[in-house]
Amino acid sequence: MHDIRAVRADPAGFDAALARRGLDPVSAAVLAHDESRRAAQTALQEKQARRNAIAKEIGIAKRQGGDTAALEAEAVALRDEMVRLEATASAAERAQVAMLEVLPNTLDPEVPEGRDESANIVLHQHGDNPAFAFTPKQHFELGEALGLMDFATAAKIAGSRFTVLKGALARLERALGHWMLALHTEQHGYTEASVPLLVNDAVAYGTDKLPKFAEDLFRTTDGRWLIPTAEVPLTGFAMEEIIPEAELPLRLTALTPCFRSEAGSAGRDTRGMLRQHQFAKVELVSITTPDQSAAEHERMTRCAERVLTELGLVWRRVFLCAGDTGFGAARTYDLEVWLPGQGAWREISSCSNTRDFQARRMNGRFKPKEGKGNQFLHTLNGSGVAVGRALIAVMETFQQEDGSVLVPEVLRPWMGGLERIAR
RNA sequence: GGAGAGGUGCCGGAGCGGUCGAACGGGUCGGUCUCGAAAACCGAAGUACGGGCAACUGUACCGUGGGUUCGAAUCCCACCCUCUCCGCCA
Repeated sequence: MHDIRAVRADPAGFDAALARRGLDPVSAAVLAHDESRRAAQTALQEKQARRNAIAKEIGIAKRQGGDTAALEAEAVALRDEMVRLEATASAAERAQVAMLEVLPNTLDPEVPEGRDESANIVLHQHGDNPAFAFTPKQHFELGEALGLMDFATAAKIAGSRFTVLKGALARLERALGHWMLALHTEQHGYTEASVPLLVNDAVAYGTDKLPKFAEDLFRTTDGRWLIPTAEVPLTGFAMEEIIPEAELPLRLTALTPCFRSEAGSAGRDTRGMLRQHQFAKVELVSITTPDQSAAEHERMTRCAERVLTELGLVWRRVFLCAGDTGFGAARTYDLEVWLPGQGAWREISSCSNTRDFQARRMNGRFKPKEGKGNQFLHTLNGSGVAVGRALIAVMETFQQEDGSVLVPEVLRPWMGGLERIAR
C-alpha cells in the first residue's frame, strides 16, 4: 500500500514510478479523492467539536435544572449534517484505498528497465552446464521409469497438477526439505516455525495476495485461504505489531506445502511436477528496519544460493527487470537452476525486498532505539528453496545413463545413507 | 457441539450514560539525592487522521461492526477472540 502523503508530495514522481511498471498515471484521480476526503473530514470535525460542546452544556444545564430544549434541537440538526459529511468522507476514502491497494510497489531505482523477462539481467552463474555422454531425460521420464513418480494415481485421487511420490523419491523430497531447514536454522540464523496453512483475509491482504490475486488462491468453505507460500503466515507475525528495534531482524523459516490454483497458467508446464497445485517449499522471511533491508536482501539471497551450491546444482542469479518484478516487491532476485533434461533454466527461488509495502498493509511497525515515533518495518521473503523443483533439479542433474539418480553427498545422511536411487 | 466467564493504555487493574484519553499499582524514560548504584521523592510519556509556517490545535480510538441518546468505555444487537467445565476427537 502506498502512502497517500507520498502521492501528495510528488504526484509526478508517483506516476513516473507506475510508468516503469507499464501502468497509467493515477495520481490526479487519487488526489481528487484525497482532497474531497480531507475537506469533508475537516468540516465533520468542526461539527463534532460543536456537538461535543453542546452535549457538555446540556450536561451542566441538566444538573442545574435549566432548559435544554434549544440546545438539543441544535444538536439534532448537527447530527444530520454529520451523517452526510461522514458518508462523503468515508466514500472518498474507500475510493482512494480501492485505487491504491491494487497498485504494485514502487521499484528500487536500480531495477533494470524492461517489459518482460527478456530484459532480466543475469548477475552471475555458479557451475557449468554439465556435459552428458547420453541424452539426459526429464524428471518425469526418470521418475516414472523408476516407478517412484505416479501422475496417474495423483490424477485419479486429486486431479491434474498433482503428483504422487513413492519410496526413495518421497524420501528424497523429505530429505531435501529437512536438510534445507537444518542449514538455515543451524548456519544462517533463522528460527524455524510451524505455521497454519490456512489464513484469514487480513494476513492475505497484508501480504498483498488480496484483493488482486484472489483467483490464484484456494479458498476454504469457512472463508479462509490455503497459503500459496509460507511467506504469508511468517510475514504475518509482524501484523499489527510494534516491535522494539533491538529485537530486529526477525529471521524466520518454515517448510510447508504451498497451494496455488494456477488459474492463469492453463496449458503451461503440464508435464511432470514443475507446476503443481501443491508443492513443498522452504521459505525464508526477514523482518527488519529500513536501513537494514537492502543488506538483508543480499544476505537472504546468499542463503538460498548456498542451498543450490551445496547440492551441486548449476544455478544463476537473475535481477528481475521492471516488468517482471512481482506486485509486492521493490526489488527481486530470482535463482534459476539448470535442468539438463529439459535443457532450460527454471526458477527455483525468488528473493524479494518488499520494503514497507506489506508492512503498511498490515500495520507492522517498530519502535526505534533513538528518536520518537514508530516506523513501518521492512519485510523480505525468499524461497530457500522450492523443494519440489529442487527434487526435479537433483534428478535431472545427477541422472545416470541407466536411469538411476545419484544422491548428492549432503543429502545422504538424510536418506539413510542411500547413494543411488535405482529400480 | 453444549454451558458459563471475560476482552480497558507497555503490563496488572478500576471505571453511577455527562467534568473519562480514562483512577490506582507496576514497568519505562528524564531529574533530585549519591563517588556510583539502590531506595525515596519530583516530573514525563498512547495511536491514527485533519487544520496551522510554527507554537499549537481539532477529531476519532476502551476486541470489531452496527444501534439507542443532546451525550456511550458505560445501555442494546451481531460478530471475532480468550478462558473454565462437559461432550467428541488426532
